[in-house]
Amino acid sequence: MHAHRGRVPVLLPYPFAGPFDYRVPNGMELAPGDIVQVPLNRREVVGVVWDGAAEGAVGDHRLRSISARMDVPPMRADLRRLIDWIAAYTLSAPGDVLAMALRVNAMQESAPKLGWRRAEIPPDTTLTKQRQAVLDALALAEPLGSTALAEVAGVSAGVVRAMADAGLLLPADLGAADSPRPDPHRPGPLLSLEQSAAAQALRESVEKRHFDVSLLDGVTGSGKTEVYHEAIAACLQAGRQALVLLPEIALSAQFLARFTTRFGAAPAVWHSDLSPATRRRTWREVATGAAGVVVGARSALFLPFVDLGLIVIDEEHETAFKQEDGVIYNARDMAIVRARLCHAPVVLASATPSLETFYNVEHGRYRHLTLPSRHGGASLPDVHLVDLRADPPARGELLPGPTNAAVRETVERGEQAMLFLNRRGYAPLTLCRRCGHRVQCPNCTAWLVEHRARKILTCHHCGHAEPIPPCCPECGAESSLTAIGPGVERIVEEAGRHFPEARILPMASDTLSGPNAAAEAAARIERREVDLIVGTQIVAKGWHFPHLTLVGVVDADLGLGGGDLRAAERTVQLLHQVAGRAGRAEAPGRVLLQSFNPEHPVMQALQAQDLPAFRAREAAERKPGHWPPFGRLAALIVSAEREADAEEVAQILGAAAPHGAGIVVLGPAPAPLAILRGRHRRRLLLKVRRDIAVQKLLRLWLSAVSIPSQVRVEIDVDPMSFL
DNA sequence: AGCACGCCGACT
DNA sequence: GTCGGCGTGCTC
Repeated sequence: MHAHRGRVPVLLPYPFAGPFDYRVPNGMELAPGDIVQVPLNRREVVGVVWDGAAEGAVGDHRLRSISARMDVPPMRADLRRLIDWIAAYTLSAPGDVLAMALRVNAMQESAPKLGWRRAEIPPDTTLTKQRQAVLDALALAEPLGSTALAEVAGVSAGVVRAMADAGLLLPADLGAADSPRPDPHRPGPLLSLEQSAAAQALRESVEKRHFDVSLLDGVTGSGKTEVYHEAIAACLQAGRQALVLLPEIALSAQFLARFTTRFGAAPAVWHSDLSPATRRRTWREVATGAAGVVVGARSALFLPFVDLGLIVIDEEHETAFKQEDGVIYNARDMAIVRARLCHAPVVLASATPSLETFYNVEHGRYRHLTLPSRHGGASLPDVHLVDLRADPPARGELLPGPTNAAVRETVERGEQAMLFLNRRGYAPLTLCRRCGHRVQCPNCTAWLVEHRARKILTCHHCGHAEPIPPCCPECGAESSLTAIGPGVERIVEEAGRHFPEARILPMASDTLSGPNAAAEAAARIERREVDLIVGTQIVAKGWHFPHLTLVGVVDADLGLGGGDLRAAERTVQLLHQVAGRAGRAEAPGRVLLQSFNPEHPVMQALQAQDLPAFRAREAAERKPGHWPPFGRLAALIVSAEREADAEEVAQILGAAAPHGAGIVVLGPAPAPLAILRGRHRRRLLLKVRRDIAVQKLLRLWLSAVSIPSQVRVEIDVDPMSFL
């Protein structure tokens, strides 16, 4: 079977061009996919026996022997093929892709972990809502570890600890017992006619057990989750596993609650900051098939499913699916590849699908399932444009009269309001009134953003932070530094002045650290302990707050500057999503978009809630120049510590650029973020007709240029960010 | 990615 | 006279 007897290729999780050959010791039986320990230089590392014959590039005398075959489930063929596929598509080293699949430190055994179960509760005990939530969570799944319990119940870890101290919880061995399985036979909720039709179509796809892609295109609040729950039920009934990918794991709290209500047990959760013990346990449960459903962020794509029968990609259009460092890949697109390799159907769910996905619908590659109306009789919100030229806010403020009045009315009616500004911190720019100095990041081409609550200036690109200086660092003038431009903290401050009686909850990714904090915030909103939510991106996505009836967008124009290819599309998606938080139950919703340019097609599309018209317009603009989705893009980012080094390599690459019919190379040009983390950056952009594969061109191009070690060239196939 | 080797500045 | 900085190069 092997071309060279006793020799196998082993892929190692390092940036080598391909697998290394190793000698198989006498008596050791190995097959592709086996996880092995091998010597590399003077250490022992973990690798995976790869497919095909050993290459034989290294002579027998230099060959080293495999140390051991590890006692863990082997990596299956579909995952090995996915790794090869991603490496080839992104032009990454296969070992770097493998590293993502092995990052789960599943190789060591873990000590038995302690969890909690319910104790006898004395009959006269009064329980707080939080404590009741903990007991309710255990009623669904018992025992649970402290973190999992807090997460499922949507309470802080302190609540669990206090309950244990009070004897309301008893320790229980989590041991090797598998988590309870979701029950696909529980009856689901009553679905609308539209929902039932879509659910039926998805059930049939799952039962056919082959690859296809369905776009579940439903307006905000139309009940897409309930529909794909039915697909998950069908998948579990068929004895296969399901994967749900979410763009941000902060969204998992509400997903978990709804899933647990539907299926009687929580899904396995996967993201990058699980504890090592939870990681190993979940990895093992996925690899043994004990876990039926996994909900996770991008990296869940690399889990060792035994029999994956369905992949759901929720909020399909989200750019958060794109990994921007290390191996640069789009988890949405790679999930579709994995589904094809597993003969499983895919559901892409979104209220604002991407142009890429619509392109595939129009070319018959994806099926289009639509949910055109809101669930449970709720109607879509009314969208009003607030012309900031006609209704300017008071000097130094950001909220004009109409917005203030609307917030006041809403809160006085006992309903909830939300103000949205997609900019973290207090102000994006700090300027000296005396000398005009602007406080800049020492490592990046970017202004430092003031975070007044934390009393720091910080760079949103590299994380650099410094205390707010008492005087101008340039001219030394005292108290001359002024905060310029809007940030979400400033809205919180302003709203506090205007509505002193309102209970205000700020929600931003830096104030809500992790899914627990997000879950707690969501729980407070649901319990109506909050009147006004002030937030960034994080409030836009997927939440279901039944009492929220007003959404105000402070700066609707914000995303339109910069001339990014997808600026208009992204703005429409983001603002439509935020708008969709309003009026999801009986009370009708209202949305105010504050804009200096209400005539802009983006604002008009949002007001009319006519997404098809917007997409048609956007497509007409992109098509003639072969911009995506009508063509393909790949970006080369050249970076070096010395500007001259970056410039030189960029020039050489520019001179060696491929040419031909349907091929255009733009650049080299300094990147908009000309310096990032202390490295000077140049960009080149390769744009080709859709029928031309970009990888072959890139390989040819790069092989013609030798790149010195101090210069790095990153390749971003299908770029989403142009910084 | 590690982890060596390798060639130039401040220390017991 | 050595310890140690991190530049470059190799690992089947």
